[in-house]
Amino acid sequence: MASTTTKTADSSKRQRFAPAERERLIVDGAIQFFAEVGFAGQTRELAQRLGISQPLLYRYFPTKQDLIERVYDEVFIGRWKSEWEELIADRDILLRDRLIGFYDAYASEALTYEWIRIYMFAGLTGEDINRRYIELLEHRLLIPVATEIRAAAGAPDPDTVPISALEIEAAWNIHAAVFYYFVRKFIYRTPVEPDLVAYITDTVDRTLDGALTVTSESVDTDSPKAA
Amino acid sequence: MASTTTKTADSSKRQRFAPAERERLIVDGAIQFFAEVGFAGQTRELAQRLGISQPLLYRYFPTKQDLIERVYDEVFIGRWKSEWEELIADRDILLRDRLIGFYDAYASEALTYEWIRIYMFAGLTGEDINRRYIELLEHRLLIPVATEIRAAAGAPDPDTVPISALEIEAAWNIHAAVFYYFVRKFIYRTPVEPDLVAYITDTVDRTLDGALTVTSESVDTDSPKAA
DNA sequence: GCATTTATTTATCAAACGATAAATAATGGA
DNA sequence: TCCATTATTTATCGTTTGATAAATAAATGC
Repeated sequence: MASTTTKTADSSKRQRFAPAERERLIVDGAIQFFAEVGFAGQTRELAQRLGISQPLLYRYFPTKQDLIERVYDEVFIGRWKSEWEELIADRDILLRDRLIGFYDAYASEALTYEWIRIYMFAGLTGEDINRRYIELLEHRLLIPVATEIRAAAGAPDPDTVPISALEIEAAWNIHAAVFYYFVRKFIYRTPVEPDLVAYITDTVDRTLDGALTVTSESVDTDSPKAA
Repeated sequence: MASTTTKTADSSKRQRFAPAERERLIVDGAIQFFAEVGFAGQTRELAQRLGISQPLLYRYFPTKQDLIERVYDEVFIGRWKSEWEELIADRDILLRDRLIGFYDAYASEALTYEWIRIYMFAGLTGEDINRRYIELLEHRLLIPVATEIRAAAGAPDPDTVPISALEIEAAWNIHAAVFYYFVRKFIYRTPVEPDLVAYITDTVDRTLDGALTVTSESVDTDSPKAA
């Protein structure tokens, strides 16, 4: 009613923040925004959601691409906890329980709505973040998991017989099952088992079973099965 | 050198097709194009790849959205073969071999580069195609697979004890493992096991194992385990 | 061969969009 | 209380982009 010009959300007075604070607000808003609509989302719409003018974004980030890369950093860097690696390797705990514990933590701290969707958007647009993340995952999670499966199956140490591609695939299967749950939840938005802990418990039980079998059969040196 | 105007690819003479043929060319080109760059891809670039002018697209499709929906239809409708359902239910064949046979066919005929990427793009942009496809999948694949797992585990018929959510999740795990292989291949573009048949065989062996266990344990009526 | 039809192109519009420059107002210091 | 600083907004530019209208040329019928 008051005006026909392209207005942004200016409720009463102009709000003024310290640069660090404003930057935080912008980055957090950008994470949610791009996770929702993808990186083709418009800066004007992002600004509107933040309740600021569109040019203000350019005061903090020279280009849209710079903002996007900042979003990548925020979401993918620093969410990996090194304590998870310690948990995976802790043989005082039953392997099954270590995996359940890890995926509980990983799911709640890493595999959020924003994470899954930004990760998928990045993959589709050809960013190399995914490849870099997968490399991290292989070294810090999948190979350690395969190593522990070896130990649990009573098979030779990786120093003697190196971890095979097949064994890494078995570790991938566990991971894929958890990951796909969140793809269904946050990307397809299809109903999923509401009890996440129960889901992870069942999933680990199912997939670990097969991984142990495949490891014993492919690596075993002293109990060869039928030809 | 010859001209500075915005030219499309006009190699020598103007090529004239029958409407049906041209439409086919456009749709096929659009599938590849959108699979590659996403639905934010520009009509001008699509036209250039097709070697036609951009307005010609609008002769065949009133809006870009109409073209996109046509792409959905082409990719997702009609790729499901009812013979697959017959294969899954054929108890003359070992369940393991049925699953391997099905996923070999499904992977080569459905889970192509275009399929996976368009499916993911559609999911991220909030289309309901994914939900509809998942519904189809549950009724035509996952519930039948869960039923066959029941039979293979010697557990009661679904008519007596209905298929539980847990059992469907177990079928999902098999599916997720295959699906995730293609996500890694076509979305993350990370190296994957080159021998697809070997991969599917191993995957089915691993995941079916756990599914059988979970089914026996959760459904068994005459051999209750410890409390 | 000539005329009619129509598949296709050139030219162009209007809105959307990333980015910039100049104007404005909130804050802190003396 | 006034001034300098700067966070923020308004106004605007140049491209890009989906879409339309008019012009052109390849096929078809007689």
